[in-house]
Amino acid sequence: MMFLRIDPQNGLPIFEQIARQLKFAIASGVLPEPERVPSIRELAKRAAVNPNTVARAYRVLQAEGVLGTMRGEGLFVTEQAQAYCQADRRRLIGERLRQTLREAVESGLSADELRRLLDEEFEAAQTDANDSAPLSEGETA
Amino acid sequence: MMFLRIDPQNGLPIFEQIARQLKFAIASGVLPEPERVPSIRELAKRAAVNPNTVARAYRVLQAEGVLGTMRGEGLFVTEQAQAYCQADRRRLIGERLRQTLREAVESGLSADELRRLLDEEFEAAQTDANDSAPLSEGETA
DNA sequence: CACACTGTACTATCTCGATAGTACAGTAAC
DNA sequence: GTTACTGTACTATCGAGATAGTACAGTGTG
Repeated sequence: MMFLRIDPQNGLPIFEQIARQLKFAIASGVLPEPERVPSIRELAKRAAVNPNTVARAYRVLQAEGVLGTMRGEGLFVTEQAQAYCQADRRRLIGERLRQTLREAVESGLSADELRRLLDEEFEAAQTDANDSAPLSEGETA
Repeated sequence: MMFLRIDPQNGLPIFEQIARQLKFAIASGVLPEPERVPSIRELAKRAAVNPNTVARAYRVLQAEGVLGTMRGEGLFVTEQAQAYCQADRRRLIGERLRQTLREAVESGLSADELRRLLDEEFEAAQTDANDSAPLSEGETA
């Protein structure tokens, strides 16, 4: 459990992709509350990424109160984490959708064509996700 | 005519935002075929961006065959430009939609909640665009 | 001719994200 | 105590995007 899909040319910095996906996992309940999170070096190895990059992502999550630390032991998911992550997920995904749709509309595509594209990609995304979901089978809240 | 909406922290590099939006404008017919395109220095001033950045965007568009050059005179929209830009617009917007929807689905949001978000933002984007469209009133093809 | 505009081609500098490598402090298990 | 893990904190380097500034070649107009 706990897979990350890192795309170096995604626009988003890698450390942010890590932070986002971790929050999404927590929101979905894939990482329950008292659980320890993969160690920096461990996750860095699995994601084929520099440990400093993972450390930075974890630092961000600490600042948000999603992760807590116990010196020498590791990082763990805090008590309020899930509620916060669910709200944040809605916000982050919403922002992204807005930005994308705004560009689509402003590009001058006709409403028809945009709607057609949207339906195509929506279905594709739904079926794709079942084949290769990065967060095992997380239920939504 | 010919407004650009540059967002420095959009993930996308500025020169790419310029190239995209120019192609969208050409696709929509806002920049007809034989027309000269704003000069590098002129567009740089209006977009509050470095001339080198605009030059790079134009270089990209030349490489794609969208713009042609006449030494000393300026850059102009080529003959095949509109057809190409329409196809490219569909491709670019499609890719972006796919990427966004994929992330949304993988984030673990329920289908219901995603659909709700989608409808909200879709409507918002439609109405927003009428207030402040960057490409004057371009008709779609 | 000179002047003002075009694109084009440089060099230098800055920021930011990412990488590599090292070092140190705390905890747990043996 | 030793060993093997944890997080944390550095320094140094690289690359990409952006900026600033300069220079040069071609065109059109006065």
